[in-house]
Amino acid sequence: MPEAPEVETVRLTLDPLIRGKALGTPWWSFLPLRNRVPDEASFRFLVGRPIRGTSRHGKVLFVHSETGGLVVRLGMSGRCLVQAQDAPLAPHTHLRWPLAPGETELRYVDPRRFGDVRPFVDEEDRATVIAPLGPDPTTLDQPAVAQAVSLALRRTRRSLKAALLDQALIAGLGNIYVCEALFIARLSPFRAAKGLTAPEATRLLAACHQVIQDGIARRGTTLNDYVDAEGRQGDNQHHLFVFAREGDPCHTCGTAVRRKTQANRSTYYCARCQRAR
DNA sequence: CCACTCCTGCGT
DNA sequence: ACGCAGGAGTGG
Repeated sequence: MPEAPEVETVRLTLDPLIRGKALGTPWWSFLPLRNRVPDEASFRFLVGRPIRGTSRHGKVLFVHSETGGLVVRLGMSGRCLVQAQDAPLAPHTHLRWPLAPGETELRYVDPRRFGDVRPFVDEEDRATVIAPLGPDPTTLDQPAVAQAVSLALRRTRRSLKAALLDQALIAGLGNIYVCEALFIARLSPFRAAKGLTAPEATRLLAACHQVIQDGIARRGTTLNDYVDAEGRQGDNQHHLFVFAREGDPCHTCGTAVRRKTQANRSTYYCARCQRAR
């Protein structure tokens, strides 16, 4: 579900609802998340401490306490919600943190359990989460960042699609926004990254920046069940060029959008606007 | 580079 | 019943 624009929208809506509130004792479902639900003791140092704010890198959301905080990865189907403590529980609610003062709580809901919530103890710990990740796509408007990514991109033997999905190269793009960026840059998803010219790479990274910024401005893409921290849907699904539009006419040339399986995932593209060479 | 895995739910 | 789903990791 969530790529950088969805996670950023969750963060923007979550922040004012939790900032300054104290985390209560967590309740959890005991079902394993991606890395097992941590034992209660690992969360205990956060209990009673106020939340200072939130941050994000790529698809990873951080909730900051006085020292340390929470690392939240939404996986495919994770939701981070703030709701009244007496509001009905959605199926697959795995974590609940009462927030004081007030009657609300922070809830983590994740049917597929590909996501993860765990504590980080200090900035050094948090840095280990970010270290393996490339720059956030919102920073691609800085020439030095774009230049560094461009060089790395043109060094890999993989397809453009696979390269852009690699969080070590750029952190935050997923299947939707990669397909969209490649369409905007008029580049084939199947082309080898290595074969890109410098101007093509520049064009592509500008497109990546654009789709992410537009996605944030439109509060994310709700195809099935993505919602922000207040339960509101996004808007960007009405502005997609190719993703989930198999058989529909390309907005540029009218050719039917195609879907092909690439590395076990769907790639949507316009075969006319995005020539392989 | 691909295939396959973790899970549940939904549309055909 | 089957294929597919916005992620990420592993192993061949």
